[in-house]
Amino acid sequence: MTPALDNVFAALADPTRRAILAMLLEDDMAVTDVAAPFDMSLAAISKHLVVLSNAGLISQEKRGRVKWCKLEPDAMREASVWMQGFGQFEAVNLDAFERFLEAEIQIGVDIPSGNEQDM
Amino acid sequence: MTPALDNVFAALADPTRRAILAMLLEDDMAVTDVAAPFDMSLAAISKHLVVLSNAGLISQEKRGRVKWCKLEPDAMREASVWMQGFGQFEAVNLDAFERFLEAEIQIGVDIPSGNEQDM
DNA sequence: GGAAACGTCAACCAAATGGTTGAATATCAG
DNA sequence: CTGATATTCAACCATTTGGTTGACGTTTCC
Repeated sequence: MTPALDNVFAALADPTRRAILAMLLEDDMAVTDVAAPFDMSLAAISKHLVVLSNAGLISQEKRGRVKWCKLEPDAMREASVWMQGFGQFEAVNLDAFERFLEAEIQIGVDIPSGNEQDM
Repeated sequence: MTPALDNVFAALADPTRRAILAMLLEDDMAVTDVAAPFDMSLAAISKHLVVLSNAGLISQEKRGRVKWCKLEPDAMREASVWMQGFGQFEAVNLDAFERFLEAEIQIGVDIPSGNEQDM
């Protein structure tokens, strides 16, 4: 079971943790390197990483003495889906639809234009 | 300025508050009516509503002795945008696309099944 | 083997969170 | 005016959170 939305949102509520996620977006990182830019003890960062890990937002794998941190998109996607299911999202759905078309253009589906709602 | 992501995500981290948002999705509600389904004091719900309000997720307008609570999509959309900007989102686009199809079912396109992820 | 690097653990602390109860404040209805 | 309804306020409490420091266990390197 993926971790509860509680954990995901709680993990995302901290700016340090969001910054860490943004860093991991670029590449996997060792704990020490994650901690480097922050004005905070290594132990504190280690705790933040535990929180992110419990939320399923990252995974950690130890190789030798180095523990590598890796972004795990699924948890955040689940949170995003909860939001999507939320209603205000005509705009976002439309937007997602457009992104979908751009990203997957080669699928070649043809959307009959008569059914479109106004935008 | 819209409230910080900190506040939005923190507000979303509580299941009671998420349930309240889901209720407000259906319709605007008075505080007392929001509180009704919960096994919790009215004061507690009132506090939750303050949290949601500070996060910008709802607005409250007092008319007479009744304070009406209304969903405010912007804050959540901003959080969603933060997530979207995050990178992992081919998957979410797909999901949004499927939702789009469900909502607009009469389009009748055929989704290639190779892209599905298990949940 | 011994020292340095990597990371966590344990104890501690201050502040925030989520709940309670009871009193207080408005507003409406008769 | 009186009483009921709607909501918040204030004080309190237990738990969680986000940080610190110092000791500890591993792994690597010479």
